[in-house]
Amino acid sequence: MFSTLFSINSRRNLKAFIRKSVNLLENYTKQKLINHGNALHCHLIKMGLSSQKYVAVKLLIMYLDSRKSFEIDQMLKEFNGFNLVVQNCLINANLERGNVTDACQLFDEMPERNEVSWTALISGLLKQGNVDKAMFYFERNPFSNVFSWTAAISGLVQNKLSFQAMRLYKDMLRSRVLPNDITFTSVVRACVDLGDLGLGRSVLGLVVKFGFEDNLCVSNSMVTFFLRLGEYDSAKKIFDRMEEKDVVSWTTILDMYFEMGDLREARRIFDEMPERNEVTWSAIISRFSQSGDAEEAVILFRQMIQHQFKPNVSCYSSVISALANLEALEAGKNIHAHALKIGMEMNVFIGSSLVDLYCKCGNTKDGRLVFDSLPEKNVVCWNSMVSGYSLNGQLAEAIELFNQIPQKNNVSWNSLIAGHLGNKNFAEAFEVFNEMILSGEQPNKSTFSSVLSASANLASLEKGKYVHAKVFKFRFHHDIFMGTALVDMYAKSGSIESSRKIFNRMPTKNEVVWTAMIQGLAENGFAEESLRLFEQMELTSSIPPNELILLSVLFACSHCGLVDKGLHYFNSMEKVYGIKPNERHYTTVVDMLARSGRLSEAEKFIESLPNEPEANTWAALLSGCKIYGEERLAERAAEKLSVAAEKKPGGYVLLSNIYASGGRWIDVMNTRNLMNQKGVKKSGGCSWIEMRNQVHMFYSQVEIHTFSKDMYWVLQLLNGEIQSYFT
DNA sequence: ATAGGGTTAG
Repeated sequence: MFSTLFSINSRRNLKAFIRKSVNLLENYTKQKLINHGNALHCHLIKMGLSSQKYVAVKLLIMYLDSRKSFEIDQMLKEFNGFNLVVQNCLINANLERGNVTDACQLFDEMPERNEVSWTALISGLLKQGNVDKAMFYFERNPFSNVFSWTAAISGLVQNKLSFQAMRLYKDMLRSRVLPNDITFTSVVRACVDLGDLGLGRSVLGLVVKFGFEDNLCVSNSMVTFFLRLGEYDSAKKIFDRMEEKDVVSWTTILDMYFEMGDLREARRIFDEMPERNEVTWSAIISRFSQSGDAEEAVILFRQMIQHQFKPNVSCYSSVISALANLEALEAGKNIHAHALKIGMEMNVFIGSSLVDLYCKCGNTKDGRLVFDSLPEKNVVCWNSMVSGYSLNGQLAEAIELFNQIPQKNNVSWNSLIAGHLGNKNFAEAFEVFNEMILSGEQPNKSTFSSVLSASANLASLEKGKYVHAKVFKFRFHHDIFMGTALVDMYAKSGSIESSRKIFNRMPTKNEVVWTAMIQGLAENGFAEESLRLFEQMELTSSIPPNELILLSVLFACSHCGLVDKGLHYFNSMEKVYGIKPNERHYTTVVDMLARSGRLSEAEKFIESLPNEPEANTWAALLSGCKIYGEERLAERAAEKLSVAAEKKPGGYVLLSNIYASGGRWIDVMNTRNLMNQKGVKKSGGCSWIEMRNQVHMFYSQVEIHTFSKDMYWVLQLLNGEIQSYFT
């Protein structure tokens, strides 16, 4: 099997043979093909090459890795000529397997040590995350060369100790050791992690001074530096000036356009770049998945496979995440099977996205199965499972799991808050938010958008104001999303002046803010102002009106009796704005006509509709008939309403309310009975007040409040007093 | 000894 290697007839061929053997041994070690390795070993012995230094070291590593103690002993006996190298090699092998104590003991017992021994030990310890021991040896290292300094600096950066890394870098310069290209790439990465623009610029100065500006790796890391600090122009400048560009440079610049939100330019670069590798594919797939285009991410994944690239861990996790967002369970299971096949299902990244996949598809049981099978869970795994339970309404499970998270982060809290929000437990969402603040966790924009939505739903001005103060305190008040959430919250809590103030102060306004403000005004009875704002939006911005804005406009017209104006807007919806009206628009138009007494017009309008209208539409007509005493039309509308009611559970409620307002109590009872028979659940009426920072809830028909008995007793007392006052 | 890509909340 090594026949191609046997034509050794010159010194040059011998060297090539040794190199090839070393490569083969490395591969056999990696793939655990010990039999192949053994065979090669035999051949090497026959050729008298088994004690050649490089070959012997690789053989030793292979036997160490497969724990063949007999062979190890045999080899160690042979190694008298280069003991030091073997010792270094043993130390390395121990460190790679995490045997820190053995490695250190071996090192301490060595009769002599060279530069490599020290550097190997220090960098190995840092790779194992044992910073203290590494620094202990670093301080005692008698050799002061670039390698050990660089090993220490890059090791610290890998352990996220960038500040210490920079301190070491300064010490290095002070002790007059010249940094090399690898030193600079590590140092630049430290600057990225520290987010210090000035520091990075000063490093760049030295890069130029020492003549490394044309080095590929150093330039690539500088591009990354400027990109991560948001200095896109500088990043682009360095990239454009680079004479030599490789896949890494192109992938970095590709990522920059995604970061800037310029998807088209990113796509153009991807299509036109001279070379791609699996990282490039991985980057574009994840970016498309993150920016909400899951379909494109999946298509790209398929293309990647077609181009014969082997997907790596990142790719798998990105594509699973994309499939989770598409709720594509079958395709996801397929990928799960692939991951199992190549033994990657235990990876935290893949595992987390698998948990997410099963939960997003409504299968929390399988999600939990994957979760439980993960041997090393990080906070993301926990968060995925918590939000998975939240998503499926299993809040008890979500809370229980949340409490078990060993090290929570703000996403953990956000997941639970969002869980309460999604299940309409607005007060609980608030409580969790308070706990979060008390625990010292930093809330972010997601936290606030959830909590502001919770206070909008509670319509609690007090709570809303409290959150607003926190938004201010954590300096998010200039953010457009926060502004929008605040405008909406104040509008829903009835403080339209505050909405107006925030809206007016926003320097840039997007579609959502305009929608929130126009809607807020319309729903709070400021119909004219709402219409004025709509007209202002049309004049001063390039934002096209959307469904919701037009609904608000119709609503406003209806409430200030501007029927013809409303009809005008309704008729322009499809023609001018290209928006197809939906059921709610129809209902608002009927409501508008009915309120102003144009009842026959309303009936004709309903007849002209493409589909049978929703129950609400008939209810709007019916209430108009009541105001204007149109008995016969009312009868027809009521009949239609009761037909429509059968289709939708909400219809019965509407019907019973209409009967109730007309005093037709027998019909009310009949409707209620019908609802019970059909098992229609009516969400109970609920009301609440806030007292001393506590919300007290009251439900119709059920006495849930702890003190309801006492309260009814007091009410009775008061009633008695009032009556005695009048008699 | 080094540069580019990854999972969760909204």
